[in-house]
Amino acid sequence: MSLRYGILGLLNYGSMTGYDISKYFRESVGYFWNAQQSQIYRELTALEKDGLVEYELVIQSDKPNKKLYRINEVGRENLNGWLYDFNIDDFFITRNALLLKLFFSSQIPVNRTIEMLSKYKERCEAAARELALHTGDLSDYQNLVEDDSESLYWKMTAARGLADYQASARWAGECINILRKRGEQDD
Amino acid sequence: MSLRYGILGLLNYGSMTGYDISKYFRESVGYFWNAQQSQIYRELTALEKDGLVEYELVIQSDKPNKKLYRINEVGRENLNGWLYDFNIDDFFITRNALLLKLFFSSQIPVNRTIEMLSKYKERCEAAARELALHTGDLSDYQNLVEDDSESLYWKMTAARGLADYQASARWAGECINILRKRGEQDD
DNA sequence: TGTATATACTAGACACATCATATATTACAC
DNA sequence: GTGTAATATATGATGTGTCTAGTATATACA
Repeated sequence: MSLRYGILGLLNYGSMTGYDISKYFRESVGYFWNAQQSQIYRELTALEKDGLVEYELVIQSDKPNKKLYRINEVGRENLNGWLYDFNIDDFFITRNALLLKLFFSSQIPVNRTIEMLSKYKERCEAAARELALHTGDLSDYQNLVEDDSESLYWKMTAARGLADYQASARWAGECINILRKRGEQDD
Repeated sequence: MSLRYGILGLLNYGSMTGYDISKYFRESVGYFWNAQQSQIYRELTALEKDGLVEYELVIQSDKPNKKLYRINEVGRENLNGWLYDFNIDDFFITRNALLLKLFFSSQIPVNRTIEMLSKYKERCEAAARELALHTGDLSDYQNLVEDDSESLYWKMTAARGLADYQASARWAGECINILRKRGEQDD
């Protein structure tokens, strides 16, 4: 049910169309959540049916008409309930497709795995650079404490994303080194 | 389709029952993949129907009878194909329920978020301790290069899990500090 | 004139994941 | 003898995610 609350949370910041929400998921929260367009439109329909959001049809002449969704009181209460309750176990449900593949990779040539890890490392570094442009680390305490609430929480999540990408790149580098040494040994 | 290959990969190490596989998912690869019992039995049935695995019914007198599954040649080829092919994009599909919640947490009292992060931090530290018992870091190159293949790949994934838990705990600690300062400020 | 890109929404089919529950046996503690 | 944990599997219902493709308009660019 997380997608539902992701959408409600965004709508709580301001009214949006399905298209806006979809863009937001891709561009702004992509490093910790993702959703397909079709999923978002479907969930918006469900949210409206359940009475947590309302929409206004906006007639446009230069672009296709759109449905501008806004959260209502019921939706806000629902969102707050979800924010307030938490189950630690939910935070440890992980899926890492790379690790799953790597775990079984003794079956294939070392060079192929090196190739995979190298491409992964590059992408992590690129993602880290990208995120670093828009945020920093959390060491500038004073500044952060004085930030408005929303940007503070945003920065905390971004810092996590950044740390993640950096750690991933570092780890991939170590794995590559080990695999290269092993490759030499095998020659 | 990752679960399918996770199961095939495990069966490639040795024959197992659904129950064994389920335990394995919980205990050994839990830090990067998880699956429900019902999911595993269903997938085993599908794998057998698709001709990638076979099973032998083992009659037991001390415990309920069981189906001992083993991978066959077709299954092995399938597994190798999956291992060999990779799509980097797949490795960047992430879902982090904690970050999603934190992102919107400006709506609820700071103390509640501190509570959530503290519990998260504790669990990360416990998980890190647990993983560290069974593995180490990747700095002991010489030893690693001489390891047999399977344990090397296993150690690389474990090192990633460990680094992840440690980084998560560190990050949670920083967030807690910032939120505490902000809490004081608000008094 | 053609092509690509951005905006904006809809819908069906299918694949995959999860939940809840059911069945059955043995071992062991209280 | 009653309860509980471990072993072992099965399945219906529901929830969530992905794929595909269709509809429509405007702008930019070559």
